[in-house]
Amino acid sequence: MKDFRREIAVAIAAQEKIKEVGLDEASVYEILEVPADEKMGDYAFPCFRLAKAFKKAPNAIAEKLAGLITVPAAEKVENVAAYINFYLDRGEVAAEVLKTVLSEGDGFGSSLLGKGKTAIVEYSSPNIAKPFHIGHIRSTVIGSAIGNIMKFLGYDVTRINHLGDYGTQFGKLIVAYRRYGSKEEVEAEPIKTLLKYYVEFHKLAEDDPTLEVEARETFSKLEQGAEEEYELWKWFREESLKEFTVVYEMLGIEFDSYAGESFYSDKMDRVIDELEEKNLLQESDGAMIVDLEEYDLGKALIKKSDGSTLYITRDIAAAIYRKETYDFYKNLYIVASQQDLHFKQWIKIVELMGYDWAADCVHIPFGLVRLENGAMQTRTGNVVFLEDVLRGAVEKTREIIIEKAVNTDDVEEMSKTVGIGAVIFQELHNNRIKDYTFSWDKVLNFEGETGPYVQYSHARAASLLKRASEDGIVPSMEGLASASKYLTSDSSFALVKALFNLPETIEEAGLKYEPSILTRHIVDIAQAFNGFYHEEHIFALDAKERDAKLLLVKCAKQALANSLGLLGVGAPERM
RNA sequence: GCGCCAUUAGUUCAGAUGGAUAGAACAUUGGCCUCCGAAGCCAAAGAUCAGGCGUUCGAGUCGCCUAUGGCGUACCA
Repeated sequence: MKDFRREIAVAIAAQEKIKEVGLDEASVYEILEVPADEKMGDYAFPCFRLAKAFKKAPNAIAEKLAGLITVPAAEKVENVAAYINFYLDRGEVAAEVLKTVLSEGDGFGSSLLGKGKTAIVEYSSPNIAKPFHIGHIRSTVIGSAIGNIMKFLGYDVTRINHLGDYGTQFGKLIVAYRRYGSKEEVEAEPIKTLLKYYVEFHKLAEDDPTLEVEARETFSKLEQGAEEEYELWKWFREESLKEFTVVYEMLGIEFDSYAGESFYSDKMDRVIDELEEKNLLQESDGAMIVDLEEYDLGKALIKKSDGSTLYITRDIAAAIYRKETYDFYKNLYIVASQQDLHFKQWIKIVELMGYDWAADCVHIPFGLVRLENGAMQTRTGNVVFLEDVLRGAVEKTREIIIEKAVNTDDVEEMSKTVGIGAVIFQELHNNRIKDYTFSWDKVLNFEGETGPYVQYSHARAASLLKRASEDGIVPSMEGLASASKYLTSDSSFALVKALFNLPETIEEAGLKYEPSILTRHIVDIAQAFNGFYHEEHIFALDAKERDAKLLLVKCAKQALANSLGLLGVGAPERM
């Protein structure tokens, strides 16, 4: 897409006065901003910082310069107070957008930014043997979206589900299973049953502290490769994974690797040896630690006094393994903000080990999900299961479809697309760092800035195009420049600009690892589209005007479909 | 105690590298389906940007202090 901002920067930088002050094109480009109010134009050049160099008031400078600058793509250059405002030629921008979107199609918004670079995205990473609750949706959906966006930006993306499939908890499960477990029960409802064992274990352990000791010993055996323990562990893992797969399929989430914590069990000694070699390891109360006090990061526990390892050791081993296996450019971890310290600690340790790629390991934190009656706690039953939320949203959608008598031959499919899309969209709508309180009312609200709203806009665009094709109308791409003169009204131009801004928005969302930036822009596009739709009569009498508008509709549909796809939300043709 | 994060309309949130009258959505109120989909559109009302001090020509945005809430603070993950 043509860079109009660049064109303006070039024109400004060409001014003798600007050169004299030492401003080059690049810095002018940076100074240029988008006015808060679109009535002020499309780009603005504030003159405040020129005041000193010119020894004149900013207003006077702006007034003087505005008269001198001409930009080919701008139909108006105007001075208001200390600003020079540039108004782009609407027809030209429209032509540019139509041309780009129509020719790039499904690739519209993509780039080659990450070409040749590998990005690892670790997300979801649930604990085996515990149910997926609404809190788990965050890492899963945010991570998946970041993966999609990075891929679209040209990165070679590897998605890893770092399963929590190791640790003392498995010692507990094995102990519990041996005491009162049954094979049939586990096979029938793996997660529910394993959770029950886990809860019961904790109840019993309150009266009998030796159970905890037994559990730790059992895990220690597992870690050392005891066959019986290993078989049980493997079975628990497989059964749990089967159930997770159900949720992943509902969400349309995929992974390239399920190498969880256990995968690194045989790579731990090497880490510990290396830490020792590099004189980073110290003994403390019978345990092995790395002292990070001088970096205000406390002490990192590497090995427990009983000799078993902790997840920090596994994370270090995993990072080294990934560097060697994938030679990543970025190694991203979509993990709750609660683990800030943990990440700071191990990344610091990797740095101290002398690996300069430590800086490429990035923790991407997100806030936690609370329930209206307090924190979520699986053990006490104060929990909302993800699967229930997804099914609830699908059910609600089904009711709406029936109520509205939507014309469809597959109510089930449509309910899934819209219902699950609503949940995902809502999850990606806010800044990831914010904590939020789960509310049924909110996820089941399909009006306003929601997934269904955007999907509805997409379906509406689809239906316009369907009608056109049924009427035998094939809008031609020829004469775009002249056709685009029909796309200069306020509402048309607002839509054109929203589409124009999509590629850079995707890039920003990718560079900041913040899908919500894209989500919000999708809403902007949908709002602009709906405004355009209501303001303009698409099937105009004039064939050229009609065709130009239909092409814009097609572009809007394409942009919505592409960007919804990045979020992992479906774009239905009808709803 | 110490550290990290958050605090913007009744509610949930946006606010790009500091810049021109702080934006949406939900909820509320009032309009719009004998023209293309009302899961839509238009409009009204609603904000001392937690409080204070400071830096700056200019602060919701940067710095310091205070308050409130959350998270973390070695043998869980």
